[in-house]
Amino acid sequence: MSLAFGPYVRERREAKPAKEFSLRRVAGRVGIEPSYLSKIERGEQPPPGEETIQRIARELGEDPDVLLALAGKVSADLLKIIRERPALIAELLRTVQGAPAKRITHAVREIRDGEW
Amino acid sequence: MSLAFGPYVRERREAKPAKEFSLRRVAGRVGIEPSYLSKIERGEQPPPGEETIQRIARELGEDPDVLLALAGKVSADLLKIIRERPALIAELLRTVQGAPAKRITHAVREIRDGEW
DNA sequence: CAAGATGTGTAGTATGTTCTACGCACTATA
DNA sequence: TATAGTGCGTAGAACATACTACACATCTTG
Repeated sequence: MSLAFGPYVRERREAKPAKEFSLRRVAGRVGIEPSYLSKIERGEQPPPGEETIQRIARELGEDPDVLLALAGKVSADLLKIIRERPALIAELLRTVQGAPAKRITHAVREIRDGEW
Repeated sequence: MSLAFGPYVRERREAKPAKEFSLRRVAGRVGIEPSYLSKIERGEQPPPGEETIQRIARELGEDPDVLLALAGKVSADLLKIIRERPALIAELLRTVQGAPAKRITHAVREIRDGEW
């Protein structure tokens, strides 16, 4: 797990202007200790909690869902959607597993356009 | 959280033949201590881990996804499906949120029938 | 009425998660 | 060449999760 979260964050951070995106500055804006961020980026420490990942994503302009996935997690709001209709959504997800992205995108459009 | 998991399990268990579904017997077959199951059913203790919930579901003939939802959890295999394509599936789930069940069921059929 | 079965109370443990605090050596800057 | 900034190392804390072990009073059954 977390095979890539840390290094990915590091790479994304270092791709930004060094001055404003030093490890210390980013840690400061995210609200965690620099040593903690350092360990996370090097994979010495497992990824942080969801809230912290969300703030990192915002700071680096990354997709929170993707970052959470790299951390082996799933956003709490998605979990809630599943828990509200477990049987139905579970079936949907298991059906969607392995289906080509095109078909899923199409289904999304259909569900959205059908309701208003 | 777990507003109903414990009491629900108790009710389901007590709806079964008492002899074979005493708290001790069920706990035994599930592989946990009776006192632990007792506390869980009375809501004194939060719901157990996913593995244990799965075994309880199997034992009582309940839908694991529903039981997990009552416990405030989501099955690990569903989480994996999301993590494999986070952006796409996240969009699907957020679109599906609030949509009528009929439309979702229809989408499921379409995705399944479209591929083979 | 003895023997076993029932549910429960109390106490404690092992492990994981999510961080903080502080100091150090190196490097770039002024 | 002081000064400030950089990333990293070490230590540990606070809290949550997921349980086990055992004893006890009551209740049923043979």
